[in-house]
Amino acid sequence: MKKTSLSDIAKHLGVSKTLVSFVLNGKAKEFRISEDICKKVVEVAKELNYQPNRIAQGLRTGRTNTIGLIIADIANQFFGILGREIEQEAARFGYRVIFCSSDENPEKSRQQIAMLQQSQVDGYIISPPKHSEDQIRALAKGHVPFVLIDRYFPEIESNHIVVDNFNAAYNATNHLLKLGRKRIANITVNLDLINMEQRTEGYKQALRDASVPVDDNLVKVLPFSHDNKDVARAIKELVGKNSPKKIDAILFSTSKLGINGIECISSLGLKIPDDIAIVSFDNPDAYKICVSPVTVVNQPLKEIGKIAVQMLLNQIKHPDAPSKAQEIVLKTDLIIRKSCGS
Amino acid sequence: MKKTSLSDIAKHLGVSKTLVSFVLNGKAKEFRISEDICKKVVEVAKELNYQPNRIAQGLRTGRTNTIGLIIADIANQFFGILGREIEQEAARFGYRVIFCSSDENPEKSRQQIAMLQQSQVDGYIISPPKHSEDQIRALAKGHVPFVLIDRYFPEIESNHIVVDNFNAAYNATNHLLKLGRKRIANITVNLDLINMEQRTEGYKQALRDASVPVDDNLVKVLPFSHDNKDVARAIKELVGKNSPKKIDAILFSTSKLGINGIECISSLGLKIPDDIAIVSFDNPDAYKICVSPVTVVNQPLKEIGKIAVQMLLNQIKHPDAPSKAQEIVLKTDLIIRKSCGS
DNA sequence: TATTTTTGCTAAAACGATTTAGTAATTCTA
DNA sequence: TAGAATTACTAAATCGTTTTAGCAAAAATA
Repeated sequence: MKKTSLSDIAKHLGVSKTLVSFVLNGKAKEFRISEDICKKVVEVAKELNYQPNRIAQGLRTGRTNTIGLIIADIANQFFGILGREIEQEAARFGYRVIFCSSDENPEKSRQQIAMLQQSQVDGYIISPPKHSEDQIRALAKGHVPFVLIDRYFPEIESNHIVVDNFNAAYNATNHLLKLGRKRIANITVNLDLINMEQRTEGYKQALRDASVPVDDNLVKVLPFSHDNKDVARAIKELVGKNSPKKIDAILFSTSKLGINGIECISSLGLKIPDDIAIVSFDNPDAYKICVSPVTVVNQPLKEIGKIAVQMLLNQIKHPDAPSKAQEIVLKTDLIIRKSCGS
Repeated sequence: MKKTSLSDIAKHLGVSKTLVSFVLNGKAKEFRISEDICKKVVEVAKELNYQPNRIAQGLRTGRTNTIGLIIADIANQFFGILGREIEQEAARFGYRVIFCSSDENPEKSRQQIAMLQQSQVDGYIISPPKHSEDQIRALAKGHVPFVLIDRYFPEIESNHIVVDNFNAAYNATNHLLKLGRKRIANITVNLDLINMEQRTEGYKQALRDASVPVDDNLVKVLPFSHDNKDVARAIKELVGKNSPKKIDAILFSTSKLGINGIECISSLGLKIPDDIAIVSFDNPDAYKICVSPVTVVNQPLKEIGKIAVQMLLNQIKHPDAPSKAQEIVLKTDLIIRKSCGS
C-alpha cells in the first residue's frame, strides 16, 4: 500500500500536480481554479486518503513545523508539566515537538542542539544547563528562533521567560521568619545558574532585612546529580547534635532536594513542622500528601509553557522583526500548607 | 549564514557531490575513492561545519530516524519516566522522538497518529486509549512498525510489552489478606482497557482463593478524567458510617487515584494503616514521603522503555521479517512500606 | 599490441512537495 | 475586429540528499 502523493491525485484526474497543490493549500481562488475541478480534487484526495508528506514539504519550504525542546529531565514532574503545556500549545498551532532531556549536561545539550539543527526544526525552547553559553550564543548569532525557559544567561541577550526567583525565595523565607523561625537553612544545587543563585540571594536578603545574621554554613550547595545520601549528609550536618548551628527550618531550592530531604528528616525521627519547618520550590504531588503537606513556591507552569511557545512562534513567523529581546518575569505564589506550623 | 550542503563541499573541492556523499557516508572504500581526496572532503566538511540535512535525507531514503510516541500524559510521572527511557534508548541508536499526550482520548490519538504519519516517522510506540482499536488495526494492516505499551487489544495481533497485571494485583491483594484485612476495596478507572480489567480480576481471584466473598460494591470504577471529588465520593461511600460495607483496605489501580485517595483519607481523619491499609499500583515519589509510605506494585519502567524501543527498531530494520507478533509480559514487584501495617 | 579489467570518479534521476513563469483559449475593450 | 485583458490551467525548476548507471584513463592480461 504505497502512500498517495500529489501526482497520484493529479494523474487520477488528468490535471497537473500544480493545480492539485493549489487546491489543497486553499489557493484555489488566488489562482482561479474552477469550482468543479476544485471539488473533484478534494473528493479524490479524500478517496485516496491523501496525507501530505511533511518531509517533502519541509525540504521545499524550509519550514518543518517542528520545534525542539531541551529540558533537564522529562521524568521530573516540573519539566513534565511544562513539557505537556508546550506540546499542547504547539499542537494548537500545528507544530510538533521533539523532546530532549539534557540531564543538565552541556555536552548532551550540544549534541541535542546539533541533532535538532539537522532535523531542521523551526525553533528551540531550551532550559540551558550551565556552561552552555557558547551554544546559546551560537543560536543567537545564527538568528535561529529560540526561547529560554527557567533560566538564562545575563550576559547573553535572549528571549526568555522565567519567574522572579529572588522575590519568591525572599517571600518564602519571610514566611518562615514571621512564624518565628530564626535558624533557617537553604539547601540548593550547584548549577551556577542564575535561577538558583537568585533563590539563595533572596533567602539571604530576607534574613538581612529581618536582622537575622546570615550564616554561610547554613547554605548547603549540592552537586546537580545528587541522591538521597548527599541530601542526608547535608541535613545531618545541619541538625547534628554536636552541631552548634542547629536549625529550625529549611528552604529547599528544588523539589528533588525537598523530597529527598523530607524522606531523610522523617528517618531521623524529626517532626515537621515541630522540629523543622519546611518550604520548597515547585509543587509536585508528593508535597500534597506528605507527612506534613509542604508549603511551596508554586510556579505558573501553564503560563510559562504557553508564553514560551507563543514567543517562539512569533519569532518564527516574523524572522526579521526589529526584535528587541523579550525578557519575561512571572510572579510565583506561596501555597501555605502545614509544613511551617502556624 | 546559509547552511552548507553537499554541493558546497563538492564545489569547494572541484569534485562531484556524489563523491562527497560517498565519503561522508563511509562508503569511500566500497566506491574506491582515493585516500587523499577522502581526507580533503572530511577536512572541508569540518571546516564549513557541514550538518547533513536530515529532511532531504529522509525524503530520498524514506527513513527519517524518528519515532512517534503516544502516551496518555507526559506530566504523569509514570509516563514521564517511561518517556525518558524511550527517548534515551532511541537516542542511543540515533533516533529522535516526537512526544504526544493523548489524554486517553481516541480522537486525539487519531489526530496524533495522522500527524506522525505525515511526518513520516519510521515507527510508533503507543499506549492506546480505549476505542482506538481501528487506529491500531490500520497500522497493523499497513505494515507500519509499531509497539504497544502498558496495554493492548487482545483481539488484535500486535507487538506489545506489558506487565502481568493479573498476578500483580493478585499478589498485592494477597499481601493485604495475609495481614488480616478482609474488607478490601478496589478503586479503579473506567478505561475498558485490558490492563485495568486484569488488575480487578487479579484482585477478585485473590479474594476467592482466600474464601473471602467478592462484593461488587467494593469495586469503585471512576471515569478516566476524574478529580479529587470523584475519588472522595467513592471513598466516602466505602467508609460511610451508615455503610454496612465498611472497609479496612483499598487497592488503588493507579497512582493518580491513590494520591487523590490518600489526600481524601487524611482529610476524613482516618489513619493509614490503622483504619485503612493501602496498596497502589505505580511508584511515584509521592508515595515515598507520604504520611504512611505506601506499599506499591512497582513496574519495571526502564525495561519496558528499553525493550519497546528495541522491538520497534528491530521491526524497522527488518521490515519483511517473518514476524510472529511478540507479546512480552514483565513481572512487577511489590515494594513493602508502611501503609499496610505489619 | 589488442583486449580486458580495474581504478577513480561523475551525471542524472529520484524522493514529493512548492512556486515561478508562462501559455493557450476565451472574453472584453476600443 | 484587432489588440488587450482575463481565465484556467501547466511545465519545469527547486529544495539537499542518495543511488544507479556509466565513462575515461590506467593497469593488467593475453
